[in-house]
Amino acid sequence: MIGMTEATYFILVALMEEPLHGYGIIKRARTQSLGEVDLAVGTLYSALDRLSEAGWVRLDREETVNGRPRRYYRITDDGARAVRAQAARLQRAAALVLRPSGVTSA
Amino acid sequence: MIGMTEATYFILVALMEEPLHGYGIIKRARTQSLGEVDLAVGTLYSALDRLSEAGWVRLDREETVNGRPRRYYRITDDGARAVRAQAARLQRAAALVLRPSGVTSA
DNA sequence: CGACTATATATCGACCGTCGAAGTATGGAA
DNA sequence: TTCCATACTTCGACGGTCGATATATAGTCG
Repeated sequence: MIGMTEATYFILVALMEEPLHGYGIIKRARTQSLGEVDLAVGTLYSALDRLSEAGWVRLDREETVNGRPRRYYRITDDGARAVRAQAARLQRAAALVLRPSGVTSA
Repeated sequence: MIGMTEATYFILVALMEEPLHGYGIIKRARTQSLGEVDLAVGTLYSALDRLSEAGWVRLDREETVNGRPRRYYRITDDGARAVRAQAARLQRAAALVLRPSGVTSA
Protein backbone atom coordinates (compact mmCIF):
# COMPACT_ATOMS: atom_id res chain seq x y z
CA MET A 1 0.00 0.00 0.00
CA ILE A 2 1.47 3.33 -1.05
CA GLY A 3 -0.56 6.37 0.04
CA MET A 4 -0.70 8.13 3.39
CA THR A 5 -3.30 7.52 6.07
CA GLU A 6 -6.53 9.49 6.21
CA ALA A 7 -5.38 11.33 9.31
CA THR A 8 -2.16 12.44 7.64
CA TYR A 9 -4.05 13.57 4.56
CA PHE A 10 -6.53 15.70 6.49
CA ILE A 11 -3.79 17.25 8.61
CA LEU A 12 -1.91 18.33 5.49
CA VAL A 13 -5.10 19.58 3.82
CA ALA A 14 -5.93 21.64 6.92
CA LEU A 15 -2.54 23.32 6.67
CA MET A 16 -2.84 24.22 2.98
CA GLU A 17 -4.62 27.53 3.55
CA GLU A 18 -2.51 28.86 6.38
CA PRO A 19 -0.35 27.74 9.29
CA LEU A 20 -2.35 26.41 12.23
CA HIS A 21 -1.63 25.14 15.72
CA GLY A 22 -2.57 21.63 16.83
CA TYR A 23 -6.06 22.29 18.11
CA GLY A 24 -6.77 24.48 15.10
CA ILE A 25 -5.86 21.57 12.81
CA ILE A 26 -8.36 19.33 14.61
CA LYS A 27 -11.13 21.88 14.18
CA ARG A 28 -10.32 22.64 10.55
CA ALA A 29 -10.19 18.94 9.65
CA ARG A 30 -13.58 18.48 11.29
CA THR A 31 -15.09 21.34 9.29
CA GLN A 32 -13.49 20.43 5.98
CA SER A 33 -14.63 16.82 6.25
CA LEU A 34 -18.17 17.93 7.14
CA GLY A 35 -17.81 16.43 10.57
CA GLU A 36 -16.58 13.03 9.41
CA VAL A 37 -12.99 13.33 10.56
CA ASP A 38 -12.44 13.88 14.26
CA LEU A 39 -8.72 13.62 14.92
CA ALA A 40 -7.79 12.29 18.34
CA VAL A 41 -5.16 14.40 20.06
CA GLY A 42 -2.84 11.42 20.32
CA THR A 43 -3.12 10.87 16.60
CA LEU A 44 -2.49 14.52 15.82
CA TYR A 45 0.65 15.10 17.82
CA SER A 46 2.31 11.84 16.84
CA ALA A 47 1.41 12.50 13.20
CA LEU A 48 2.83 16.02 13.47
CA ASP A 49 6.09 14.56 14.80
CA ARG A 50 6.26 12.08 11.92
CA LEU A 51 5.42 14.75 9.35
CA SER A 52 8.08 17.08 10.75
CA GLU A 53 10.67 14.34 10.51
CA ALA A 54 9.58 13.60 6.94
CA GLY A 55 9.92 17.29 6.08
CA TRP A 56 6.30 17.64 5.00
CA VAL A 57 5.49 20.07 7.81
CA ARG A 58 7.63 22.41 9.85
CA LEU A 59 7.23 24.67 12.84
CA ASP A 60 6.13 28.09 11.62
CA ARG A 61 6.18 30.08 14.86
CA GLU A 62 5.55 29.71 18.56
CA GLU A 63 3.31 32.00 20.55
CA THR A 64 2.70 32.09 24.27
CA VAL A 65 -0.94 32.44 25.31
CA ASN A 66 -1.89 32.36 28.97
CA GLY A 67 1.57 31.13 29.82
CA ARG A 68 1.13 28.14 27.55
CA PRO A 69 2.92 27.54 24.29
CA ARG A 70 0.97 27.55 21.06
CA ARG A 71 2.89 26.03 18.15
CA TYR A 72 1.90 26.88 14.61
CA TYR A 73 2.78 24.41 11.88
CA ARG A 74 3.28 25.16 8.19
CA ILE A 75 3.14 22.73 5.28
CA THR A 76 6.34 22.53 3.20
CA ASP A 77 6.65 22.31 -0.58
CA ASP A 78 7.30 18.59 -0.25
CA GLY A 79 4.18 18.26 1.89
CA ALA A 80 2.10 20.15 -0.64
CA ARG A 81 3.40 17.92 -3.42
CA ALA A 82 2.61 14.82 -1.39
CA VAL A 83 -0.93 15.93 -0.59
CA ARG A 84 -1.63 16.73 -4.25
CA ALA A 85 -0.37 13.32 -5.30
CA GLN A 86 -2.54 11.69 -2.66
CA ALA A 87 -5.59 13.67 -3.77
CA ALA A 88 -5.05 12.38 -7.32
CA ARG A 89 -4.83 8.81 -5.98
CA LEU A 90 -8.03 9.26 -3.98
CA GLN A 91 -9.79 10.64 -7.04
CA ARG A 92 -8.72 7.65 -9.13
CA ALA A 93 -9.80 5.25 -6.39
CA ALA A 94 -13.21 6.92 -6.13
CA ALA A 95 -13.61 6.89 -9.90
CA LEU A 96 -13.35 3.09 -9.94
CA VAL A 97 -16.73 2.99 -8.24
CA LEU A 98 -18.37 6.26 -9.28
CA ARG A 99 -17.36 6.25 -12.95
CA PRO A 100 -16.75 2.62 -13.84
CA SER A 101 -15.16 2.44 -17.29
CA GLY A 102 -13.44 -0.90 -17.71
CA VAL A 103 -16.59 -3.02 -17.61
CA THR A 104 -15.79 -6.64 -18.41
CA SER A 105 -19.32 -7.78 -19.29
CA ALA A 106 -18.94 -6.70 -22.93
CA MET B 1 -11.86 8.53 11.64
CA ILE B 2 -14.82 6.96 9.89
CA GLY B 3 -14.07 5.30 6.55
CA MET B 4 -12.53 1.94 5.82
CA THR B 5 -8.85 1.33 5.14
CA GLU B 6 -7.43 1.43 1.63
CA ALA B 7 -6.92 -2.32 1.61
CA THR B 8 -10.55 -2.94 2.52
CA TYR B 9 -11.72 -0.53 -0.14
CA PHE B 10 -9.70 -2.13 -2.93
CA ILE B 11 -10.77 -5.63 -1.90
CA LEU B 12 -14.43 -4.63 -2.13
CA VAL B 13 -13.88 -2.80 -5.42
CA ALA B 14 -12.19 -5.88 -6.86
CA LEU B 15 -15.25 -7.95 -5.98
CA MET B 16 -17.76 -5.58 -7.57
CA GLU B 17 -17.57 -7.07 -11.05
CA GLU B 18 -17.66 -10.75 -10.13
CA PRO B 19 -16.77 -13.16 -7.33
CA LEU B 20 -13.07 -13.84 -7.03
CA HIS B 21 -10.80 -16.02 -4.93
CA GLY B 22 -8.05 -14.58 -2.73
CA TYR B 23 -5.21 -14.53 -5.19
CA GLY B 24 -7.54 -13.19 -7.88
CA ILE B 25 -8.44 -10.28 -5.62
CA ILE B 26 -4.76 -9.41 -5.19
CA LYS B 27 -4.21 -9.40 -8.95
CA ARG B 28 -7.37 -7.42 -9.71
CA ALA B 29 -6.56 -4.79 -7.05
CA ARG B 30 -3.10 -4.42 -8.56
CA THR B 31 -4.53 -3.88 -12.05
CA GLN B 32 -7.33 -1.56 -11.00
CA SER B 33 -4.97 0.64 -9.01
CA LEU B 34 -2.53 0.79 -11.93
CA GLY B 35 0.05 -1.10 -9.90
CA GLU B 36 -0.15 1.12 -6.83
CA VAL B 37 -1.91 -1.32 -4.52
CA ASP B 38 -0.14 -4.59 -3.87
CA LEU B 39 -2.06 -6.39 -1.15
CA ALA B 40 0.06 -8.58 1.12
CA VAL B 41 -1.42 -12.04 1.59
CA GLY B 42 -1.59 -11.55 5.32
CA THR B 43 -3.55 -8.36 4.82
CA LEU B 44 -5.93 -10.00 2.37
CA TYR B 45 -6.94 -13.02 4.35
CA SER B 46 -7.36 -11.21 7.64
CA ALA B 47 -9.37 -8.51 5.87
CA LEU B 48 -11.52 -11.17 4.22
CA ASP B 49 -12.24 -12.65 7.65
CA ARG B 50 -13.21 -9.25 9.01
CA LEU B 51 -15.35 -8.45 6.01
CA SER B 52 -17.14 -11.79 6.26
CA GLU B 53 -17.90 -11.18 9.91
CA ALA B 54 -19.19 -7.70 9.04
CA GLY B 55 -21.43 -9.19 6.35
CA TRP B 56 -19.86 -7.13 3.55
CA VAL B 57 -18.51 -10.20 1.81
CA ARG B 58 -19.54 -13.84 1.86
CA LEU B 59 -18.26 -17.14 0.53
CA ASP B 60 -19.71 -17.62 -2.96
CA ARG B 61 -18.47 -21.12 -3.75
CA GLU B 62 -15.56 -23.42 -3.10
CA GLU B 63 -13.74 -25.28 -5.85
CA THR B 64 -11.04 -27.89 -5.56
CA VAL B 65 -8.15 -27.44 -7.96
CA ASN B 66 -5.18 -29.81 -7.74
CA GLY B 67 -6.42 -31.07 -4.41
CA ARG B 68 -6.36 -27.58 -2.94
CA PRO B 69 -9.37 -25.48 -2.03
CA ARG B 70 -10.07 -22.31 -3.97
CA ARG B 71 -12.56 -20.08 -2.20
CA TYR B 72 -14.52 -17.53 -4.18
CA TYR B 73 -15.86 -14.51 -2.33
CA ARG B 74 -18.83 -12.38 -3.31
CA ILE B 75 -19.63 -8.85 -2.20
CA THR B 76 -22.98 -8.46 -0.40
CA ASP B 77 -25.52 -5.67 -0.78
CA ASP B 78 -24.27 -4.16 2.46
CA GLY B 79 -20.72 -4.33 1.13
CA ALA B 80 -21.72 -2.64 -2.11
CA ARG B 81 -23.47 0.11 -0.18
CA ALA B 82 -20.41 0.59 2.03
CA VAL B 83 -18.03 0.80 -0.90
CA ARG B 84 -20.22 3.35 -2.66
CA ALA B 85 -20.34 5.47 0.47
CA GLN B 86 -16.59 5.25 0.81
CA ALA B 87 -16.08 6.22 -2.84
CA ALA B 88 -18.17 9.33 -2.21
CA ARG B 89 -16.05 10.17 0.85
CA LEU B 90 -12.84 9.71 -1.14
CA GLN B 91 -14.19 11.96 -3.87
CA ARG B 92 -15.05 14.68 -1.38
CA ALA B 93 -11.61 14.34 0.25
CA ALA B 94 -9.88 14.61 -3.11
CA ALA B 95 -11.99 17.61 -4.09
CA LEU B 96 -10.67 19.57 -1.10
CA VAL B 97 -7.32 19.70 -2.85
CA LEU B 98 -8.21 19.37 -6.52
CA ARG B 99 -11.20 21.72 -6.60
CA PRO B 100 -10.74 24.08 -3.67
CA SER B 101 -13.90 26.14 -3.17
CA GLY B 102 -13.94 27.61 0.32
CA VAL B 103 -10.92 29.86 -0.15
CA THR B 104 -10.46 32.14 2.86
CA SER B 105 -8.25 34.75 1.20
CA ALA B 106 -11.25 36.77 -0.07
C1' DC C 1 -20.93 29.89 42.96
C1' DG C 2 -20.23 25.53 41.00
C1' DA C 3 -20.44 22.50 37.06
C1' DC C 4 -19.49 22.05 32.57
C1' DT C 5 -17.66 23.03 28.02
C1' DA C 6 -14.24 24.90 24.83
C1' DT C 7 -9.58 25.95 24.18
C1' DA C 8 -4.82 23.99 24.18
C1' DT C 9 -0.62 20.74 24.63
C1' DA C 10 1.87 16.36 26.24
C1' DT C 11 2.20 11.51 26.94
C1' DC C 12 1.16 6.61 27.31
C1' DG C 13 -0.78 2.02 26.88
C1' DA C 14 -4.13 -0.66 24.27
C1' DC C 15 -5.68 -2.06 20.12
C1' DC C 16 -6.26 -2.74 15.18
C1' DG C 17 -4.70 -3.50 10.66
C1' DT C 18 -0.76 -4.14 7.49
C1' DC C 19 3.36 -6.40 6.21
C1' DG C 20 6.52 -9.95 5.29
C1' DA C 21 8.00 -14.48 5.93
C1' DA C 22 7.57 -19.39 6.42
C1' DG C 23 5.09 -23.44 5.34
C1' DT C 24 2.64 -26.35 1.90
C1' DA C 25 1.54 -27.76 -2.93
C1' DT C 26 1.33 -28.06 -8.22
C1' DG C 27 2.41 -27.01 -13.05
C1' DG C 28 5.02 -24.87 -16.56
C1' DA C 29 9.08 -22.63 -18.39
C1' DA C 30 14.00 -22.04 -18.86
C1' DT D 1 16.04 -29.26 -11.98
C1' DT D 2 15.70 -24.97 -10.64
C1' DC D 3 12.77 -21.23 -10.64
C1' DC D 4 8.54 -18.68 -11.11
C1' DA D 5 3.44 -18.25 -10.98
C1' DT D 6 -0.46 -19.86 -8.83
C1' DA D 7 -2.88 -20.49 -4.27
C1' DC D 8 -4.15 -20.68 0.92
C1' DT D 9 -2.84 -20.48 6.09
C1' DT D 10 -0.77 -18.65 10.01
C1' DC D 11 2.06 -15.78 12.93
C1' DG D 12 5.09 -12.26 14.84
C1' DA D 13 6.62 -7.51 14.20
C1' DC D 14 5.60 -3.01 13.39
C1' DG D 15 3.20 1.36 12.55
C1' DG D 16 -0.55 4.37 13.37
C1' DT D 17 -4.99 5.51 15.73
C1' DC D 18 -7.61 5.95 19.84
C1' DG D 19 -8.89 7.18 24.36
C1' DA D 20 -7.57 8.38 28.82
C1' DT D 21 -5.02 11.18 31.95
C1' DA D 22 -2.73 15.35 33.33
C1' DT D 23 -2.58 20.33 33.33
C1' DA D 24 -4.48 25.13 32.78
C1' DT D 25 -7.67 29.14 31.67
C1' DA D 26 -11.95 31.48 30.18
C1' DG D 27 -16.73 31.55 29.39
C1' DT D 28 -21.59 29.93 29.95
C1' DC D 29 -25.62 28.17 32.25
C1' DG D 30 -28.37 27.20 36.12
